[in-house]
Amino acid sequence: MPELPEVEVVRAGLDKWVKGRTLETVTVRDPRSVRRHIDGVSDFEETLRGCTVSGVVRRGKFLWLELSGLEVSAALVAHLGMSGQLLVEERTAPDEKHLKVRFGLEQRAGMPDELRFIDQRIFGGMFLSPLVPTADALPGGQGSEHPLIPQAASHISRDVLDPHRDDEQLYRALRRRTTQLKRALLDQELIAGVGNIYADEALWQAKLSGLRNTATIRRNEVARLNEALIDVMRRALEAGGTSFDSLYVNVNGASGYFSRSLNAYGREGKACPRCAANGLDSVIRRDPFMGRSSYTCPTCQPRPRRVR
DNA sequence: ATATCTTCCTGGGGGC
DNA sequence: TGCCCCCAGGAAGATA
Repeated sequence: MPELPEVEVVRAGLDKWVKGRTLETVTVRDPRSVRRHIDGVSDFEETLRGCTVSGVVRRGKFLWLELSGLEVSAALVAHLGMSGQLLVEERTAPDEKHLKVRFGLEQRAGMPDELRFIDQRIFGGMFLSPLVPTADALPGGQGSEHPLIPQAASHISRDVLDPHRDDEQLYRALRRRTTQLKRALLDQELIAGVGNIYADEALWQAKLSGLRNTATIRRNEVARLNEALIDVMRRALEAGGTSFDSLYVNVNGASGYFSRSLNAYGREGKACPRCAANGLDSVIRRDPFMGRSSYTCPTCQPRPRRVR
């Protein structure tokens, strides 16, 4: 499930293999994968044909290709949803079962000539979105390496690894809301890039229960949480980053590396590693959460006395 | 206005 | 063996 680190691995791969190249052909194999493109499948194909990819940018889980050669300024947004992949391959490679969109790339020595969007569950998609100024560009251009952002991603906040963000901002964002801490972490408008897996991991690392009320969270707790978020994302990125040089970027492979080092997520019934190291006997539990699951250690992530 | 619920999808796995 | 149902997940849109 691609969260920030997995999407960053994809971004880096596209930056290496696709940036600077022209999209010579565009073929949509499943219209559902471009349903967010409001002008329809034909417009998607025709508008993009002949464009050159001038940059590859990410914020949170949103990824977009900056383009030259368009009449109206827009970016090609890709969201991987939960099963999306972007692969760079030879045009002659057999079609993947869930191949949705293919982009024939201008020939270049030693580089594969096709970009493919593959998506089993179709929660993801690709579409053109007009570029608008970021609402949070900093004065003096600082932090405005990408002062324009696709409209479709303009509502989300700076992401966990954005250098122009700090724990004070996170504290204020959390305090503005009255909701459970984990819900807030998953809200891309408060902090971008966190999904269910890394939310559980960061909360575990910070020794915080996701049931805590954001309205009563303390500064030092938010500082701990922010540090944990950054650390978890960085470690996942390092684990997935090994595939930067491979000929294609495999999202599932990228997240797979890190799954070996998860401490809480998916570990129901297994010992809490921190408690075990401290000679305590505590077991990770799974609880229903918004129609899915939360994994926590009941000992080192104490539940608030009163849960809203 | 804010907070939460529902919907979009498919395939793997459990239960019968 | 096979069928059915549930579940996983992100985020837009609907609803409270």
